[in-house]
Amino acid sequence: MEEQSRYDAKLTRILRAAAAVFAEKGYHRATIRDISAATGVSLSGLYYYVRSKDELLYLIQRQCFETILESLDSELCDVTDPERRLGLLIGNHLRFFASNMSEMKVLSHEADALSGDYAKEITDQKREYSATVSDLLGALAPQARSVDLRRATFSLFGMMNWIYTWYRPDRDGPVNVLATEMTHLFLRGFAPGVQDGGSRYTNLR
Amino acid sequence: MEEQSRYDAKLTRILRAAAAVFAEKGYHRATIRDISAATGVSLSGLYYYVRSKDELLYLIQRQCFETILESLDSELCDVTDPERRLGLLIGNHLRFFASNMSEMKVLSHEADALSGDYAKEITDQKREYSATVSDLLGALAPQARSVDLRRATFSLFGMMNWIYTWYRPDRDGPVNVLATEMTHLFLRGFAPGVQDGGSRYTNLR
DNA sequence: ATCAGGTTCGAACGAGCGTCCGAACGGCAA
DNA sequence: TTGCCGTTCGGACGCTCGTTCGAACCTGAT
Repeated sequence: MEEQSRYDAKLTRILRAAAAVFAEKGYHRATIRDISAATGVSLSGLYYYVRSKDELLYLIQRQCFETILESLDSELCDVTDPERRLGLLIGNHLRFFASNMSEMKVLSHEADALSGDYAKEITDQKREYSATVSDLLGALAPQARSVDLRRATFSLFGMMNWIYTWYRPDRDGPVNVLATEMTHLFLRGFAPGVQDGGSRYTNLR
Repeated sequence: MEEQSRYDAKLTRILRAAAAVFAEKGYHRATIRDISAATGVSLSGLYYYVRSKDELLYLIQRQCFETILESLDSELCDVTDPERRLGLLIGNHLRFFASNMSEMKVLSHEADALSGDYAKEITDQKREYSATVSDLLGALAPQARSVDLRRATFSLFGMMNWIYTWYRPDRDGPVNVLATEMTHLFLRGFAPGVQDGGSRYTNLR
């Protein structure tokens, strides 16, 4: 069990509410007063938990990345087949995205909002994640040049991250279906006539 | 030839500089004073050409959409094969994107920044563009359900629009190569072992 | 030279922002 | 009860923002 002090619990609550506010209004248009209203904590009371508005954004993005990378490791560690690994990665990314829409929208959309040491740290995590995907695609296509891998890697990230602009589970179907379809799209293409003769990958954990 | 008055020319110049500023700092963090500095026009002088900061963003996005939709029509009008049509659409989108990075980054990234009538008009153009893509994919896969088409449509937009976060021609190759690779990725998938037996589509105009 | 009208600008206004400070609160050990 | 310390908050400060206003400028026609 995670032991969490009263302090940690309230900080977590603040971060969640702040993510929702940032997601709705955008980081720069959102105000500390908005977050104060959303949490019920007074304006100056927030500064007991957080040094600045920047740190608030940093903590949201940091925890987001930590969780998703940790979850990814635990999914991939005992799978070797490259297609299965890609399927699991896409599933992991999209499931986490859909379960934490606000946080992931903030992570995707406010990437440039941070600066200084905060930005450096988040950028490093992003580079690590990108390298993981690139390596995975490299295992899938050993003859591909690195520039091809780069283009494919970010095409995949584009497909996945863009969902914050359009995806709503009630209208667009459950996440696992989305993950399956996106994996199929990325691996086999938008091939309508071709029925799948048994897929070698799964997005489910 | 386009006849352009002194007034129109200066407005165009302002819009271009404003797009660059918005692209670099983000709409809400950018200030009218930044745009004043970038154009050399005084702070209050800008208001002779533009009613408000909102209108500035609106004019940038509007002209962007108009150009891209007009250019698309002229490319697709005499082509019927669905795969060729998709190739041309992707090529048109990416070429325009790369040639007008600032404007297209603003269009992609600041979609929620507008409100009221401005937002409504831009949203309508966006819906029209999405419907075009969705119809095109429907022609490519007549048996697909509308929810599948929607997922595929926005997956494609995600791939294309995300490039503002990573693509640089000097490092990642010319746009036409990017367009070819993305079209192939979308239609056939990341199929490394399979050599292409003569593609039926082209991204070139 | 004079005038009119399109264009430009310096200076200011009111509002809203992130942040800080000092006092007050509350529960627990002595 | 007293005193301490982690926690909370009202109120304010200094700054920057978008926008406005009236005067000055420039140019071409009379």
